[in-house]
Amino acid sequence: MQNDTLHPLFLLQIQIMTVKTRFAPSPTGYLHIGGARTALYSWLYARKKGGVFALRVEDTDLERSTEESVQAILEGMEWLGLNYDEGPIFQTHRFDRYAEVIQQLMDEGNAYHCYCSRDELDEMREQQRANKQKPRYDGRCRGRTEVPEGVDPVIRFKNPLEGDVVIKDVVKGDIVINNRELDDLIIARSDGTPTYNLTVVVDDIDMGMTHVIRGDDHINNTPRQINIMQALGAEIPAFAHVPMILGDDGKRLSKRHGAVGVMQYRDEGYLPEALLNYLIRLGWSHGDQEVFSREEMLEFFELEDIHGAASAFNTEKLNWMNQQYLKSLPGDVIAGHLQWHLENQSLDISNGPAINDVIDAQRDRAKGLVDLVGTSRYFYEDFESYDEKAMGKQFKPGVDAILQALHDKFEALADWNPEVIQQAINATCDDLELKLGKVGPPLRLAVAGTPMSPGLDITLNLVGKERTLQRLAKAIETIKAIA
RNA sequence: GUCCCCAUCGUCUAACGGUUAGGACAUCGCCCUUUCACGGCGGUAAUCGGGGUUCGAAUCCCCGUGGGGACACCA
Repeated sequence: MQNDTLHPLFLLQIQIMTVKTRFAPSPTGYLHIGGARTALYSWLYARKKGGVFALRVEDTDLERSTEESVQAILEGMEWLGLNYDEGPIFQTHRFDRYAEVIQQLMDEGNAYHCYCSRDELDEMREQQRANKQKPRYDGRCRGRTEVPEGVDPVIRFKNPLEGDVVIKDVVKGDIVINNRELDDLIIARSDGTPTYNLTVVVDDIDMGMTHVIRGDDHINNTPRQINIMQALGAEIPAFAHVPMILGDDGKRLSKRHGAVGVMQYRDEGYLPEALLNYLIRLGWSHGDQEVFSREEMLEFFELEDIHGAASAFNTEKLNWMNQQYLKSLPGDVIAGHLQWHLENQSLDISNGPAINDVIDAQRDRAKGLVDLVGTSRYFYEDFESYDEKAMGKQFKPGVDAILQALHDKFEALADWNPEVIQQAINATCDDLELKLGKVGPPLRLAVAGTPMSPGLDITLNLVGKERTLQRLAKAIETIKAIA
């Protein structure tokens, strides 16, 4: 935009105009990953501009909309931390208003009743397809004067017949569509309920949306909506059509690709911070930067930098991102996200080390939150059996003497902390004239039950002196039983 | 079929019309190491094809090809 060609008053208006965006899902399923990304982009843009972000539930399809879906969407938004200033607004609560606008369009000659039967329409489309044309309503009821008996008509918008509609899209650039490609779309069903393209327009106008950010599967609807907006004499908002997210295989994302619902990512152990970072970076970039704090997202995000092409979802990179956040997030934040998983996996942490200490010990090696809980059990609970493979390797005759030496050394300790534990282990090695490589692995297996754990000093410290001694005793017995 | 969108390593992407086409994930190799990890160093790997425009094209234009989307009394 060339500022020097604009009227000063208009420039003033731009500065005053508050940005307003919305996320407008239809409650016919969970909040999926693509929706989450457009929600994120809308949220970011509003927040960055000090504007308003609204949540609008597009539930005009009474058949397919469900209360469970509404709850799932709200839950997903909350988990991701995408808070909204307005809403949730339900379109089903605004039917009076839609009826008013439909009537206005009728009164002003911009809409008309259509009495065509479904069979008639099907036949028309079939013929058009046969003629290699795009199926579209031919406007046969536009000039109708006869009113058939016993037919509840739909109402159609009188779309302009000539000329171009230009979408000034922030992501894709200008998109020009000729009105001849469009047809007179239905704005009210025969039962009087309004349809999507009408309700979106009315709401976006009434709510004062300045930026419509949505999936690019809506590009085809946009020129129709612009025409309706123009018929109503409304300002046209800016549009940003965000590309789709594809599955790992480059095909359209679906259930067969695994997780599509946002809450499923929580269940699988992802941090919302990581998912958000992964999503912002999928189809948007700021130079070479990969990891963005919330502040950086707000500082750097621009709609213009959204990539125009669809992108494939890559779980491995998400895993990496999850690890980055696992390593760097404050312990309290991770502990907060961990609560759900502790309950879900029934791990009682009341009788063991502070969870933050366990997080610090495990955060570098955990794959995710599910894994973190799973591999931290031995800090809180005694285990029934040892890792089989490791046991065959470590619990050999004679090893019981090593463990016994360790046991005695530990037992004599007055203090119990990583330093003295490490000293005791080193001293035992010296006494037995063994390398740490001979002593460490069996000790680890005896205390943790698995060959994988943080450093021995850290691990034993967290397990506690009491439990360490008990577990050593048990391991010694186990080895003797084998021999 | 018609219309619309899109096109750089396997994947996500960077690159005022001038770079040895950069980074990240993954992958491969080496190092670190008491395990598992983390980490460090290095390697392999891309401008879909063909025409233009230009001194010079990944970049601009056209034509193909490929992928995606839309064509409902769904949203």
